[in-house]
Amino acid sequence: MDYTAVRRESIIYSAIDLIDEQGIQAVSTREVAKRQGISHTAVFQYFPKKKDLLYAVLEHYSLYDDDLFNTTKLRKMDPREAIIYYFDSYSVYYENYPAITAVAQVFSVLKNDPDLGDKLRSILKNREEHMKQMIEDAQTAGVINGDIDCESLSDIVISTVLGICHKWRIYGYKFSLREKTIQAVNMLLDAFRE
Amino acid sequence: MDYTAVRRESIIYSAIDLIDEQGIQAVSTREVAKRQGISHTAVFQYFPKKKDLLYAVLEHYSLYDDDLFNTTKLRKMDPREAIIYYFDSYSVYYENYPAITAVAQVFSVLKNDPDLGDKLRSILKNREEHMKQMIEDAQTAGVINGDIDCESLSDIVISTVLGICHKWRIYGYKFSLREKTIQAVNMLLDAFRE
Amino acid sequence: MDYTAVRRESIIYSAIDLIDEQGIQAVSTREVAKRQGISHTAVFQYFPKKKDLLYAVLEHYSLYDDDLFNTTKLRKMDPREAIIYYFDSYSVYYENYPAITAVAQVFSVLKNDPDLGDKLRSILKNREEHMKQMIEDAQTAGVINGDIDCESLSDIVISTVLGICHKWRIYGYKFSLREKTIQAVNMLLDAFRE
Amino acid sequence: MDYTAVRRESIIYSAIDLIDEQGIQAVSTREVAKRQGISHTAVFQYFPKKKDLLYAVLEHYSLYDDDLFNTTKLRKMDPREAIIYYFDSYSVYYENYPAITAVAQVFSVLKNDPDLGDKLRSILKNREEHMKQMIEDAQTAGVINGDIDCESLSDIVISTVLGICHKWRIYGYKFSLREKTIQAVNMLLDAFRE
DNA sequence: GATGAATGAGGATTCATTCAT
DNA sequence: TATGAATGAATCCTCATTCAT
Repeated sequence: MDYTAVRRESIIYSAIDLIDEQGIQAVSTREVAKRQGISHTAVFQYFPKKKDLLYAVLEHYSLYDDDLFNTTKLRKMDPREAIIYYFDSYSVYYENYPAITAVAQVFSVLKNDPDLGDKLRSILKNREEHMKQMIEDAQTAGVINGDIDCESLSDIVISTVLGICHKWRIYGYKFSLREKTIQAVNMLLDAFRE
Repeated sequence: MDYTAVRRESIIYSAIDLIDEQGIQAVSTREVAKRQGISHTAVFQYFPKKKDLLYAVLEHYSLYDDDLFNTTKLRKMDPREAIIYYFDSYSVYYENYPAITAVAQVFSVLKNDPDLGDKLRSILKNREEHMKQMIEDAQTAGVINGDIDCESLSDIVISTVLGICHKWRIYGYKFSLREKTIQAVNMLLDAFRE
Repeated sequence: MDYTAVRRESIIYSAIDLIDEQGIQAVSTREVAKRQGISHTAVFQYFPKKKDLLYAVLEHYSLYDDDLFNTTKLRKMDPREAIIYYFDSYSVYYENYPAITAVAQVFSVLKNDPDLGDKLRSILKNREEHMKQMIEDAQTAGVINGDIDCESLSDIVISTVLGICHKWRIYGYKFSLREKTIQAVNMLLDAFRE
Repeated sequence: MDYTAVRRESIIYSAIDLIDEQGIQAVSTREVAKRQGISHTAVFQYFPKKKDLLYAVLEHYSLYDDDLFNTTKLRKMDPREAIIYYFDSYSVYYENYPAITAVAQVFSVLKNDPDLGDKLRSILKNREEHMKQMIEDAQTAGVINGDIDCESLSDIVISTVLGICHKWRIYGYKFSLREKTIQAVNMLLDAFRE
């Protein structure tokens, strides 16, 4: 990765850290630049518009979405294992990089911009598709009750996992996100099994 | 209600509408004033600081929280009925006043302010307490599995309902919030029953 | 004195207190009204323009100037006694009402307004005339060196007394204004005697 | 001196000119910028807070204080000559740059700010120390009466010189500040000599 | 005589963005 | 490629003042 690409990514990290620590409204080119130790106009060399930076943050946020889902496919995991693997991977990632979880909370602000809003809706749609497919696979395999509406269950699981993540942030990372997430997902999978 | 109180409340509604339509970052004294047809400095007569307006918005948002919960107590509803009643009431309220649901999405921005953050956390805490108590009652009454950790289930239910509400907004209120909410809550109550 | 006059004077006192405590820039109709326990628009009933209030403050500040000087004349005091009496009277007045001394420090701000500036210059001029005449009397009586330029000495005495008053304020009224003033004036009278 | 430093200093001069012409309350970023021919936001590039600009004005005002005093020490002037030299230097400086004398009159406004108040008090304290030491030296050398309280005499001299400067401003610079100052100081030194 | 509503001017400050270097 | 200067729009907020009641 060349210098430019490295700096670009580094700026994205600074932006995410800022969102994490002080919220979206604290993300200004000046503040980002200060953290990078560069002049605030230099940021525009990498992101001509501020929106471009925010777009890049969203892309970074969803970086592993497809890979993770495909891994469960490629490794031919059994459906329940796949679901657990999926959330476990995310939990581990988040525990190692808690700041990234702040991005999810900022959707409501970004969604008002046409471009960012589109990007954002596509991320959510994509995740929902993954989830629905994993649930359908589990239903086909008979480990989840086939009568259940898969979209409803998908909503429940995704909302629950997101809700736990929010709580984790609110309480200052004082519990194990991974444990609590897996416990909740297992609770749900048990409750909705055949 | 005297003129001042009416205007005050009217400003709060304008602020909420703005949050709904364009997001928190669009809530400026000027924009609020424009909607009220008054000069932007007049807003300060009712809310000396912008923060006061936002605080009032949060109070407005949680206006019925305690009443609703207490109603279920006073009417001595059976526990499952109480839970359904609770969410049904909210769904009806939200369907009649969709803009108010935007407030929930604004937490991530307001939480960085000390005063607003406190208010906000107290709202969330209060709702969680209500939910936990309703679940405990249901467990005592034997309509929810007593082995279930009531906080975990509370997290699941609250997250799910909030998630549905988010989705409702994202998809432009194209489905019935009330139906989907009640369906999901019933799904969960069925899944976690004794 | 009727109600209106009483209130008027009371407002002047509040204005002076404000100048004393927080400086001229803190004198706003709102702040004055708050101290009076009246609505901020009521102030305009007594002082149609803010400038009128400030003018009244200046008048209040120089209220006793002529009386005091004339007293020394009427009582036919001897010249040195007259000078001491003059400053002693002021010192006692100031010690009993320290806030009033703040007005002197605010001249630099008020002098930029045409009307207030005129009032202010006339106050200073008047005091200087008094001082010069008292010195001349003392020179005629042979208790001050007749060769001394009476305006120069007047400048010295007035400046010194004002300077002591400033210092008194800066150091939080920790020394006796009266003692220090009289001591300094005596020092000067001794030094410049025949 | 680079562009930035030049502009910075130039802004300070504009601020002082404004204080001189219209008083402290006329010093706004907009007015300063107008005089500089730049946009009012550009001022913040040089002084992030308005307070920083005012602080710089105070520093500018006291720029030569120490140098001047030290010069009298280094040149081993005799004590009376030193005092005259000290005030003569200031008088010449002020006559060449009358606007700077406006700063002295602004103390009453700035003193209410914690930071500026501290700076300001330190300037006054420093000048008083210089004066006292010069008087003590003169007493040791026997050119001022040793029985005189040096602080009292210092107050008298400083107040007198300041008072003359005020008068000079009020009367539109119509007399020679230098002459009048030196005359008054000589008068005092003569009156209080051994 | 007093109040409460409203206003317009102005003030400090932040920010994204542009441009010349 | 990076910097520093500059800008204009927007933000919150204060203030003196007016007017209808």
